[in-house]
Amino acid sequence: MTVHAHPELTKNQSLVFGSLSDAGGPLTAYAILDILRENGFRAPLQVYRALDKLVEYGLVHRLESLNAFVACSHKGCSGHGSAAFAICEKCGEVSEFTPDDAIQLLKDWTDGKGFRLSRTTIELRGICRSCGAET
Amino acid sequence: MTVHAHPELTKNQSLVFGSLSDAGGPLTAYAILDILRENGFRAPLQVYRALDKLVEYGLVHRLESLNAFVACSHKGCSGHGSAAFAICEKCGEVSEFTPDDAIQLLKDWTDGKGFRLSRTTIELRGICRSCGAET
DNA sequence: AGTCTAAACGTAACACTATTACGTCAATAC
DNA sequence: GTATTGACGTAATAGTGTTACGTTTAGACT
Repeated sequence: MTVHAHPELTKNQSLVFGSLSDAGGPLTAYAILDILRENGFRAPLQVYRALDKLVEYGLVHRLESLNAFVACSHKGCSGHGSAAFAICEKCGEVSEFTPDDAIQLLKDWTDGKGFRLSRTTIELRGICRSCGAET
Repeated sequence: MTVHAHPELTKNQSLVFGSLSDAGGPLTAYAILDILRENGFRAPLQVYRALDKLVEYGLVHRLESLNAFVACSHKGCSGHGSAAFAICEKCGEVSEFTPDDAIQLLKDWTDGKGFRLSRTTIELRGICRSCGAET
């Protein structure tokens, strides 16, 4: 498996991040656990602890509507605007993008309400181009 | 409990919708189940089936990031643009709003990708005005 | 009425997702 | 060298959601 080393990552964090990067798409915590059993993982908490840190570092995103996690699509990630996700309900493909303009409009609303925004979740469900093109 | 009758709702659906309306905020499916035990509810599926229909009717929204459900804030609901939610992480208050402009920008992106959008999830986490004002 | 069908319902068992609790280990700071 | 901190290992448990199977109810149609 590719290791995707990161200077600041511990061994477990690297393994979890590597499994997500290799998957090229979202995985549930338990799917990651199964993948990493051959690397000595035994319990969900090992995965969740690593995921907590990776999400904190911005290397991994959580997809709330799937209860799954995905590696950030920005190669040298670390520090960019909030992300949004288009999730194909047919093939499961997930496209990450960064709709700064839309997020600014949302922030305008929260500012007007005196709501201090800390995190945005934007997930779009639908059918991707290639699935929609099928007969 | 208020009954919030709705011509098209079955008894179970009315009970579930009533519990959510009375709560004035989000409830998990199991919280609803506990509330409705005194009305004869015995199993989670009774709640989930009713919720499925209520969400389909647009009377109830699912909050993905809370694994919870909330009654739509539009009194005579039924048929309006996609909703967004601002969730206070301190007091739990949820404000629903309808950011048509932001959603249009997201739709512009999906249209450009040939992604046929069917459902949007927008959930904003942060601290509401009254909680942020506290010492 | 009688019967057919579709939707909703009741119940039990199970599967999936996430956390709590408790103890250990290694690195660093004083 | 011991105190603190953060990561780790393991087990048990809590919380969320679904599958499977059978029954009931309400209309539609002879």
